[in-house]
Amino acid sequence: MSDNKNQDPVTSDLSYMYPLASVLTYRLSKLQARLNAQAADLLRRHGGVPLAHWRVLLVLSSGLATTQKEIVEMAAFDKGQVSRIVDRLIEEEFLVSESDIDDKRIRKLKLTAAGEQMISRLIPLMQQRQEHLVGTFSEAEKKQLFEFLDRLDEVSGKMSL
Amino acid sequence: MSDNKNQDPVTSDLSYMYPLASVLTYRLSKLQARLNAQAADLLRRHGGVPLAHWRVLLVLSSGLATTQKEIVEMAAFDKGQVSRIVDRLIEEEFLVSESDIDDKRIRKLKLTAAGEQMISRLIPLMQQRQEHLVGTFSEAEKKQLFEFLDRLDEVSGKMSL
DNA sequence: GCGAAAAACTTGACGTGTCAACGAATAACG
DNA sequence: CGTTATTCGTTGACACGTCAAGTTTTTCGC
Repeated sequence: MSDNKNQDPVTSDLSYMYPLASVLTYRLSKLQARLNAQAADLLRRHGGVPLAHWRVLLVLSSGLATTQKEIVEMAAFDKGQVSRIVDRLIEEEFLVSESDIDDKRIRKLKLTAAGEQMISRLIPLMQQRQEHLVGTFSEAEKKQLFEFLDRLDEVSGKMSL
Repeated sequence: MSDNKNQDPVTSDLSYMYPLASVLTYRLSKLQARLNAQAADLLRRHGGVPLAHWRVLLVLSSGLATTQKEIVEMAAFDKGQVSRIVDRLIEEEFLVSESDIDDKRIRKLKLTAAGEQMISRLIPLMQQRQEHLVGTFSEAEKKQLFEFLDRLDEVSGKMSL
């Protein structure tokens, strides 16, 4: 079972029982963990908020969402998590909420000045980071990479074991 | 922050600066979440253990690790997490441990019959899953995909914002 | 040997993510 | 209307993941 040609140090160990493919999830896990750690670290070092909080703030700041439901839809976050994060952000005064006049279930969310300020301070850094990440990829490669991700998304959707 | 040329766009312009779906880290996050959910679901439905527990068992079953330290090295898991997971797996009698004779710090870990059985029952399923995942990728594409991941790994390593 | 450093593991604290049950308010419909 | 269904949000429970400080045991240097 261990007739494996392409040995790279990270994946070779498990791959004898895990044919190549399954190393994919392992690789993705690790990569993602690293990227998240980088982002979280960047945010922390620049006096920011935790990563998940940042993501919520970002969606709000884009103006594409003003309620929790919209955040959940835009970013595919969990509504429970969003609820708790919004609570925290309000405590920390990056956000204010007021209940909608027409629908008392809804919390209308708005960035405070502090919130806006933090966003506009950090956005350039995060963009730089993004650039740095995909900077080594040509346009064609980027396209291909995203196409791969799309395909994996799709396949992972319809799996019925 | 004070004098910016384009100062209001924070609320309106971001959607174009940050098309969420095209941000690589966002895509990876979502993909990874889906893949993990699939795997966890598969394990649960077939009477298995949680995903992280599975990964620990798998490394042990490969014979490439017999101690926590080795698990941590092999799979790049967190040692704290491994410690707790091993505790649970012992409680659930998938593992037994005995302290090393020469070094009392070390827990030598061994799969029980139940542990082995669960592994061998689930491995085929997990392999099927992996096959399904990369099934639509040609060899060349797989190679390319992994090369992309390598590059991202590397770039994410040396980011100094 | 003995004390300091390091190794193997433990534990606490926190953040992230998911799921399901629940409450309150609104919408739908007979 | 008033009952029922749906929607928005909250909460509890749990799994996952990371970091840092703490324990015990071994190893190293003198």
